[in-house]
Amino acid sequence: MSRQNTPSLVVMKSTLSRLPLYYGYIDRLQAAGVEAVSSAMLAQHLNLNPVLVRKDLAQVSSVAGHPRTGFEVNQLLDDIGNYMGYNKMDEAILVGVGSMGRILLTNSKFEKFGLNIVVGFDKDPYLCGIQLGGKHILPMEKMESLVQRMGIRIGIITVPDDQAQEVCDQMVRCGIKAIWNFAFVPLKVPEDVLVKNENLPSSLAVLAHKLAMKSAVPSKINEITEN
Amino acid sequence: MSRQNTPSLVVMKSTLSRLPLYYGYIDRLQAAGVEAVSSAMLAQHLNLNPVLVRKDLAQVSSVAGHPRTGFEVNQLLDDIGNYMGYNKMDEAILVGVGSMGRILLTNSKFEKFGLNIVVGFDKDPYLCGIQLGGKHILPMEKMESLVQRMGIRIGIITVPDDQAQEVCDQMVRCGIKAIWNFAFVPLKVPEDVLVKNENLPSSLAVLAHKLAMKSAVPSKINEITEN
DNA sequence: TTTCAATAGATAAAAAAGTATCGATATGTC
DNA sequence: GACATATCGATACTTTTTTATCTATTGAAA
Repeated sequence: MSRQNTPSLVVMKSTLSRLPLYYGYIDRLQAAGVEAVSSAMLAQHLNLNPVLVRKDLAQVSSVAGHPRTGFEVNQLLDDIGNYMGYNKMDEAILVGVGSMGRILLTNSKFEKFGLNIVVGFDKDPYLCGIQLGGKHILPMEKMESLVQRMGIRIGIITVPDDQAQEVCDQMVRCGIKAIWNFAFVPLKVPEDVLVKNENLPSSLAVLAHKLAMKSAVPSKINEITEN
Repeated sequence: MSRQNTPSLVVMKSTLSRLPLYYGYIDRLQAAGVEAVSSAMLAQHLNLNPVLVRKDLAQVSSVAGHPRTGFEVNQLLDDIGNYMGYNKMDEAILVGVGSMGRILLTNSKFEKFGLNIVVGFDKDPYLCGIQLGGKHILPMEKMESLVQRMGIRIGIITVPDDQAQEVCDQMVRCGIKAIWNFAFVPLKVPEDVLVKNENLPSSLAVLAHKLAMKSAVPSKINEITEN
């Protein structure tokens, strides 16, 4: 019974954050020549509940999984990729070519996940003109024209905390509609602009606290699966 | 009516990930000389629901907030800090002194959040012996004795993806009980070891997808507040 | 060919997280 | 000194997310 599933447009946020995990893992399976994968296997390797995995996959898979064998690796990888838009690149600019900025600029992994950081900006004149990871570094003044000319909608902020809001404002003025914020300050933006904060202290908090609890009350609190 | 609240031992994971945000913001208020803060103000600046903030604070605050004025900044900062253990440092080791590893080693911000990365390890002999951010870089062989001698329980993995599991295993053998994993691979660990995965593609996924939805269906999807 | 076990998918239940509402209370204002 | 109001804390409610259970199906093995 080959269901012709139409992937649902609306999907849980939590599902969304797991899809890249599936994608990454299945991609490695494909590279290893594996042809089929079951939700049970995915669940086991990613420390998730199998039912949860099935529900997630049901949302994005165009084809029903086969009892006894699971999902076809190539197909599933395509489906997730399509759903997430990993085939058509989102273009982004990055501001703040410090250590974090450099990581993002030079790590080609993000291209696999549909993000193409086309250029970096920095206020330091010594950085401007050079290239990193094949990407030009430009002075801040060039941001507006470039963003508008290329119709870029995603901005990445990797400047020090105390400059983040200023850069954010500038991005908004240029027409950026989604901001990935690596500074540890909340950003004030207009209604129609999205912000995603990347937040190491929050992550750390969960880990450290669970560890403390574990020492206090020996129980089976174990894997921390969310993001 | 000054309630003598005993902060609850068990707290929502989501609360836990917000506490550092409150802490960071309130810390800046304190530095600015502000003496009181209301949950409404916190909520507004951090893009959260005021009731949610109140509930979070009620869990950790030792003193009831005052109607009309809110919470006393110094007290609240202490309470959150105490609850999170930001006064007594957790010691950690880091393996993989690449770009990400260097950021963590040299960024003193983490000390404010109770994490003291005492030393870095790398298999590259040219890195061993140098210091970064005042922390020594040592060869992998020294890990076990150091971890055991200092009783360190937290390990940070910042090696390339394909070496992460190996490093993880090594950490587990040394007695590490909590792992903060910056590699984009799931780690296989024994029951009693915690893992927290840091996961940029997952974060990105949420942002990119919301942006895509926004273009498709103009609605008021806006701030993304979780982590 | 028959049986069996692993798997998917659907539905229901539970748990976690977030939101709305309401009475109480302290603080500033008149 | 009385009053209006911003704020808290508690309770109840809603939504989101996760987990459990059940049935059908299919490939593999006896």
